Amino acid sequence: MARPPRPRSQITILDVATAAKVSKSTVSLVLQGSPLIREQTAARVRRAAGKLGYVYNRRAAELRRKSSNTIGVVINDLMNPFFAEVLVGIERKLVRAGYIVLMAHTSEDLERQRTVLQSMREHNAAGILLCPALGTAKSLPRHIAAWGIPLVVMVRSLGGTGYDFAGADYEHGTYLATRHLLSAGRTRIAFLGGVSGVVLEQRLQGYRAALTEAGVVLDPGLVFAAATNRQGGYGAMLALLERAPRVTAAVCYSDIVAFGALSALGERGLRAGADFALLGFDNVLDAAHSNPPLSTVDIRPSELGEHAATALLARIANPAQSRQTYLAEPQLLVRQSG
Amino acid sequence: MARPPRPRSQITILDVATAAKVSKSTVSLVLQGSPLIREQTAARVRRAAGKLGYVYNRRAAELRRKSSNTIGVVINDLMNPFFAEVLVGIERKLVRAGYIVLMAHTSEDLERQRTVLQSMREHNAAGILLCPALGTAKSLPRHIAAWGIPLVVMVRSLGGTGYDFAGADYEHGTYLATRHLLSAGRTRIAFLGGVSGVVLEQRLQGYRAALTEAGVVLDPGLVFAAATNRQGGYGAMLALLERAPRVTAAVCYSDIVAFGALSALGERGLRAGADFALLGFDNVLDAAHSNPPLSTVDIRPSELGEHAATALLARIANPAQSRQTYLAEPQLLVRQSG
DNA sequence: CTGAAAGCGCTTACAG
DNA sequence: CTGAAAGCGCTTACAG
Repeated sequence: MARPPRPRSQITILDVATAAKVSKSTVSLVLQGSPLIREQTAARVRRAAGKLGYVYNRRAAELRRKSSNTIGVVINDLMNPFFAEVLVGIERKLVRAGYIVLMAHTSEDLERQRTVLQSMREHNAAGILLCPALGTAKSLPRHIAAWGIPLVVMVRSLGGTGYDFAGADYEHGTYLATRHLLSAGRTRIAFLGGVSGVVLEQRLQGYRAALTEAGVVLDPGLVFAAATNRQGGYGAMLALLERAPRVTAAVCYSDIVAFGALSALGERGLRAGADFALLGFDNVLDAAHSNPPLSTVDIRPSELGEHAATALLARIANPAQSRQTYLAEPQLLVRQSG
Repeated sequence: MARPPRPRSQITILDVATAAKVSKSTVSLVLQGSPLIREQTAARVRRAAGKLGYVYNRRAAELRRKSSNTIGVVINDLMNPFFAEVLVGIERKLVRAGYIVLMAHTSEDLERQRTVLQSMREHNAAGILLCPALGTAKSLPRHIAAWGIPLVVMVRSLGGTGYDFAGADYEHGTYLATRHLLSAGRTRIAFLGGVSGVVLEQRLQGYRAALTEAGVVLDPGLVFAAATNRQGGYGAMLALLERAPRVTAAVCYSDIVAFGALSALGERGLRAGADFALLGFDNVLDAAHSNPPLSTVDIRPSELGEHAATALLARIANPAQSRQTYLAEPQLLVRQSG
C-alpha cells in the first residue's frame, strides 16, 4: 500500500548527453534552441530527452545564468473583486511574456508584507508588482530599488515619484461621478466609504472639486467613513438614511462599498435609480449585474493590471529608462443606479 | 539620469565567512540555526552578514538540498469570488507553513493549464494544488504523481479516487436548498446555471433527489443551463420569467449565478424574498450584502482552501499515507432572498 | 565546534 | 559545429 515516495527527476542533461552520444554542452545548447547545433544532432538529443523523461531544471539554469523568470506580485485584498481582476490582468500579461508569478496576499498586514517581500528577494524575483498595504513607508520603493529588483507600485501611490506607478486618476473619477449627480439637479450628495490613505484623499478631492465648481458647499456631515467592503457600504448607507433622510444621492468610494449600500437601500424598501442615485467606482465585473446595475466610474481593473505588468517588463528590459506612470483615464458609466 | 542597473546581490556566504573569519560551512550552519555553532561565533557571523547586506540565495540552497518551498496553485476562474476566497484560504495556510505560492490562472484553458503545470514542474514545486479546468483528462493526477509531485485536486473532482481531494458535498447542498423551497410549499422549482461538468451533475442530482423525495416530478423545462457567472444567471432568470411566468422559486448553481438572477428580477420589478424565492450556492462574502441578502448553501470557501492546503502539506510530509478526501458539509443559510 | 572538498544541474567562454 | 572545464551559491558528509 505505502509506496515509497518516488525520487524527483534525477535525470539530468548528462544522462541525455550520454544517451544521445554528445557532450552535455551540446544538450544545453539544443535545449536553448541554439542555432549552433546541426538539426540532425538536435533532433537526436530531443529524442533522447523525450525517451528518458528528462525535465529541465530551470532553477539550476537560473542559478548559473543569474537570471529569473519569476515575478513577485503582492496584493492586499483579494476578497475585493477589484484586486482579483487586477491580478488576473497581471497574470495574463506575465505568463504571455514567459514569466510565472509568485503571489502573496497581505490582508493589509505590514509584517506579512515585509516577510513576503523578503521571501521574493531570496527567491531572486526578476521584478515585483506591489500594491502596498495601508501604512507602508514611503521609503519602501527606495529599499527595493537598492536590492536591485525592478518594482512597480500599483493602485496606491506612496507619494513622491521615485518609482514606476500604475493606477488611475481617482480624483478625476469622483469628480465625474459627483458632477453627474449634480447635473441631475441634486445638490445634497453624500460620500460613502473609505477610512484613510492617499486613494481616499484623492477620491474625496474629486468630490470636493465638483461640489465647489457647482457652488455647493461641502457638508462634512455627509461624508461617511467606512471600511471599503460591502459591510462598510451597508453600514454607511444605513447611517446616512438615519442621519440625513433627505439626502438621496451618494458617490461611493468603490463598487463594493456601493454594493453594500444597495443592500441597505433595498432593506429600507428603496430602489437605487428611482428613489436614490448611487454611484460606484472601479467598474468591477459585478457592477454590470448588480441589483440594480450600478452606475460607476470605469477604470478597467484588469487592464490596469496588464499595464502594471507591462511597465514592469519594460523596467526589467531597461532598468535605466525614465520613470513610468500609467494613470487610467476614468470614464463615467451610467447604468441604472443613478 | 540613466543609472546603470545595479548588480544583483553578489555577496555570498563566502564573503560573510571572510568578514567573520570563519569558513563558509560555518556560515551556512549559522544561517540554518544549527546548534553546532557556538553562540558567540554565530553572533559574529550574523553581524557580518548584516553589515555586508547579505541575502540568502534560497534557490542555490534548494538546488543543493534538492528541496523546495514553493507550491504551485492553479485556479481557473479568479473572477469568481468563490475561487478568490479559496485562494486566500490556501495562501494563508501555506505562508504560515513557510511556503510561497506560485500562482497560475487558466481561465478554463486546457493548453494554459498544461503549460503552467509544466512550468511548475521545471520550477521544482514541492506540491501542486489544482482546480482542474473543464475538460481535464482523468489521467492528469496520475501523470503528476508520476512526476513525483504531491498533488491535491480541489473543488472539481476528476472521478476515480487515485488522488487527494478537497471539495464539498455538492449534492447534499442542492438537496438542502431544494428541500427548503419545497418545505415552504413550493412545488415548481427551477434550477439556474451551469453548463457541464461533474460539479453540475452533482448539484443537479441533489435537486432531483429533493424533488423526488417530495414526490414532485422534475420538469426538464425548468432547468436552465447558463454560464456560471452573473451574466449567465441574469439571462437564465430572464428566460425563466419569460417561459414559465408562474414559477416563483429557483435554486442556482452558485452565488454569482444567483446575483445575476437577482439583477434580472429587479429589472422586472420583482423582489426576491417577497415575489420570488431564490437560493444561491457557496456563500461567498458578497452573499451577505447582496440586494436582498442571499439565502444560500454555505460551503465556507476560504476554509475549503485551507483544508486543501492542509491536505497537501500532509501529503508532502508523508507521501505514502492513504488517500485524503475533505468534503465540506454544506449548511443551509436562510437570509432574505428565499 | 570548525574547515576543506565535493557536488546539486545547469551555462558559458574557450579551444579545437 | 562540439567537447572539456570552470563556476553559479549553497549544503553536507567527513576529518580533525
